[in-house]
Amino acid sequence: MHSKLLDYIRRHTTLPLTSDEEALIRASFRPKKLRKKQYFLEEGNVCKYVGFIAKGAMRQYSVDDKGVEHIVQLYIEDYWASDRESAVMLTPSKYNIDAWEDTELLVATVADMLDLIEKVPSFGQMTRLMDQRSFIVSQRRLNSAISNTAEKRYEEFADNHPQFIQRFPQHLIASFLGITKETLSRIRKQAIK
Amino acid sequence: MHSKLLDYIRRHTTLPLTSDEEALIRASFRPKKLRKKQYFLEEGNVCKYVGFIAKGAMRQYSVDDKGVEHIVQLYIEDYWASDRESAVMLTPSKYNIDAWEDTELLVATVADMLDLIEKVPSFGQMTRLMDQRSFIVSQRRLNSAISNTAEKRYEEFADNHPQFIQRFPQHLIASFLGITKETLSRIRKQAIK
DNA sequence: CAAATGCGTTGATAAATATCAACGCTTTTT
DNA sequence: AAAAAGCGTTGATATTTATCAACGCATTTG
Repeated sequence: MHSKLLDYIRRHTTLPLTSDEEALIRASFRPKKLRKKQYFLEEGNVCKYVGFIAKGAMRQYSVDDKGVEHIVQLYIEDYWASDRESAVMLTPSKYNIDAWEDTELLVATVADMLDLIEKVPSFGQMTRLMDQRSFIVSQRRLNSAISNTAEKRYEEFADNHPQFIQRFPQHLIASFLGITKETLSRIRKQAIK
Repeated sequence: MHSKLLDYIRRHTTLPLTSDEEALIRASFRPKKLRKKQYFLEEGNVCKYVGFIAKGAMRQYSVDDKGVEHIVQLYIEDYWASDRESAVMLTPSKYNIDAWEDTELLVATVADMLDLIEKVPSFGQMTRLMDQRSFIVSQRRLNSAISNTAEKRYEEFADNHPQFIQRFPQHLIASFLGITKETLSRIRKQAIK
């Protein structure tokens, strides 16, 4: 199961990965299975783990005062699940992360991640790349959220992330886009014409 | 003028900064003055520079088909101005960055930044911290954009960023929040009561 | 197998926000 | 000093989106 992670790392670095380094990485990541609906992180806890998704699908969301869930992230294979804000700032998380499908993870503690970044150059390079990409994706989404109508946001999302459209039910996609499931249903109806 | 940058770096790293390293940094950053409204980056160009703001205020925005500007970032002293998406992906930028006030920058090429990250550990640590923070800020904003009403978004922003409220006119703040200037004006009127 | 839950849809209505136009005031430009 | 541009506000109205309630169908659960 670790091989998926090692492949992923090799694909995201220009530096070589020695077998010593490989061993370090294997030692830091523990396989973990989550059944659908099980939590990886619960609101109020400090996020101490980072999970690489080898198989499955997860979601990160907040719950407002009215009990409504707001999806902030959707994850599938090759994504990293964690609340970076909580992990970096060591503050209680405002989010929940749970499995949407039965999921296989490789889990490391935040402390082990920092250690690997220091000791394994290719790992450091890979995480830097990830940080940059996450930021870019986040900026794009933000720009879309403040600039576009609900319809355009959905179109853009469907064009750029067809995998998510297939994998998650519409009401989660709607929440992810910041609109209600009814509105998304109507937008899709329009779009067909 | 470089001293502001060096101070900033020291404040954001746990590692020491040797005088050799200091020299490297000084050599990479060129002072540059921008008068109000001058461009740092124009839409369609690949972003080749990163600017540290020693004094002044800037903004990053896209312009939609109707010619409406959408503010994606506001910058003041100690902020880094650049379009990361364009700089990392080497794609033409969708954004403009210009000076809102007369501004003093320390400018490095993206290539020099990469070089410094490699050669100066504290610089690498600092940029990693910046990447993480940008992502966190961006995630928070996104969460606010999809979860909150315009009123709450404004409140939250005003509470967390009073400096921006004082420094930029209301119509820019409105655009930054993804609402029209008229709506923001009405929200503020309500809030006073 | 029956019951319960999850999902998407539709209709009626309400609420939030945008649009368009106009105005007064200040600051900048000529 | 006059003209122009920038800024915030207000009113009237249109558009977008949310809310609430109900339904049918499929899937999961006991």
